Amino acid sequence: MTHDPRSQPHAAAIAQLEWFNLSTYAARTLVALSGLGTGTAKDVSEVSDVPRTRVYDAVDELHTRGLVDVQQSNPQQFMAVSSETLRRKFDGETKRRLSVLTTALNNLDPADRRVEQRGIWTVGEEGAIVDRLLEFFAEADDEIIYLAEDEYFTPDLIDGLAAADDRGVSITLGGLSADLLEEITAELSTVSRIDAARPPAVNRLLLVDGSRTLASVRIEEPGPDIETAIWGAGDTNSLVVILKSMFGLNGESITDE
Amino acid sequence: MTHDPRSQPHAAAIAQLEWFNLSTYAARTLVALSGLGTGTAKDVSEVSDVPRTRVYDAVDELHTRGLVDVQQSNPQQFMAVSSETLRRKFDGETKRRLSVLTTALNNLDPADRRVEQRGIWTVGEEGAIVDRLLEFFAEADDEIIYLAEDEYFTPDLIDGLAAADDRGVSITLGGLSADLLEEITAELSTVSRIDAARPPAVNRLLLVDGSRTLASVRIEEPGPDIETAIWGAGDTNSLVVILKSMFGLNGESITDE
DNA sequence: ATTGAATTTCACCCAAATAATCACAAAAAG
DNA sequence: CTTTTTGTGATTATTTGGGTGAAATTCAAT
Repeated sequence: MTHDPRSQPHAAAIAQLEWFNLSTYAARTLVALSGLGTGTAKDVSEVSDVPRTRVYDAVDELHTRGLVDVQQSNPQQFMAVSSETLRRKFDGETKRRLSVLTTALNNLDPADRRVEQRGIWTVGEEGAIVDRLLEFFAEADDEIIYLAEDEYFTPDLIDGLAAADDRGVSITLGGLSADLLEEITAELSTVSRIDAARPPAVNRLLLVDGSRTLASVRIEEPGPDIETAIWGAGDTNSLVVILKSMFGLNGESITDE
Repeated sequence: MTHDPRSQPHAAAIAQLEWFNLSTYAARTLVALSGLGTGTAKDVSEVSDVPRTRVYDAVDELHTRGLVDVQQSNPQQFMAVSSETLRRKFDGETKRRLSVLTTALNNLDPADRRVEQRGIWTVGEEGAIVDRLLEFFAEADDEIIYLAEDEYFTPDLIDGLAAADDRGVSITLGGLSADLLEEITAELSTVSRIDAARPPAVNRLLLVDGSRTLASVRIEEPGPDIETAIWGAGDTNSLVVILKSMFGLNGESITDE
């Protein structure tokens, strides 16, 4: 029981290394060497379940990426770099690739992402919903109305609200606890409270400048709940019109005509 | 010639996206959408060379990763997130994975990487050589002797030397131009000059505390030159002994016995 | 309603990559 | 000198993912 290849740290580390485009053999070999400090192909094979004859290929891959050193003896010994060095290496490569990516994209991205269509868009991942919310916050000119329960007021969102508040945008919140509202009010210059009836099934409800809106719900997928959102922009956008009426903001203008 | 799919920015962006574990279809689709701003499967297919019937798979992959929004109409429209959002997303994911990786590795890395063997190790990649040099710099207690031409005195190395200098390690340099030596001397408290004969084929030569050493050479591989290095540690390490004599540091103790 | 075109989904094929196994030469150990 | 261990290469199997085409659905227009 000196080394159990299938323990949590092992599996986690291997998964991450594979994400960084190492072959599974290379990933397992590197993890094994990290645990051993130093070892021969045989040693590595025993604790990593990598066929012994393939350890050499794996080490070669790692060697050319600068992740292991090799001792040219017989049998040859292998040694992994320190975890700090490993981190610096991957971090550096990621940074480089990210900057290449963004400059490349900007060099062909003259398309304006201004959206004033009558479409209704869906957002996939949970993080993407927050991103979209933040973009809407950042674009707000006049007013932001945001209804959600406490757990959906994450710090980054509150920061976004504060930034809008600084620009003179009026902030109206609802659906949250009195405690949290008070806490947020302390940071912003002017916050109004709204008691609009938010449909219970809806998590988040946003309306910006009366022309952009987003609503999210929890879907009971196979597996754990997934939050998905729809959004729309434009004065004539049907989703905008509907959600506006939900907010009770233009009940008059609707029932009026 | 409105859109040439095989231009430089395209290829660069696609390569990076694939590195972040997007399928080539997904990568090409995302780039196409970044250029289009908004588009249908047909539009994407035309500018990206992705089979039209496969755009849906690609978009699905991107949607679940929060990289495109989908308009549920017919034909459905797709829209990529902004390049800034994209960057933030990848950056965040990488950071998360890196921290998981390092904690996982540290949780199973009780092996001391103390190396006092009589092995001679080779280092693969050029960046790894600098890493190893910096580690040796950081471990130095008494003295560092480093011989190399000017181009091998990169800023990070000079920083490492300065850090050692602050700890009271005596620094001895050689093989560099008088100008550069003066420049470096200005930053460090005490720097000695050494005129040891460095074999012309060797471009770096390091000796730390008389017990750890590294030498690098340029190998004319198929393709451009590659710098490879060997290093050894320990008083009895054969490489250490040999390089010591090259430095002319212990000619006595060798010829003595 | 009915037809025809376009859109979307689905299922399948095929090739490249890679995991896995084996066979054999070279070297070390006894 | 024999036996075991180590390194290299070839070979096979499996998986992944790119590529293609056939159904099904939807939309638009008779």
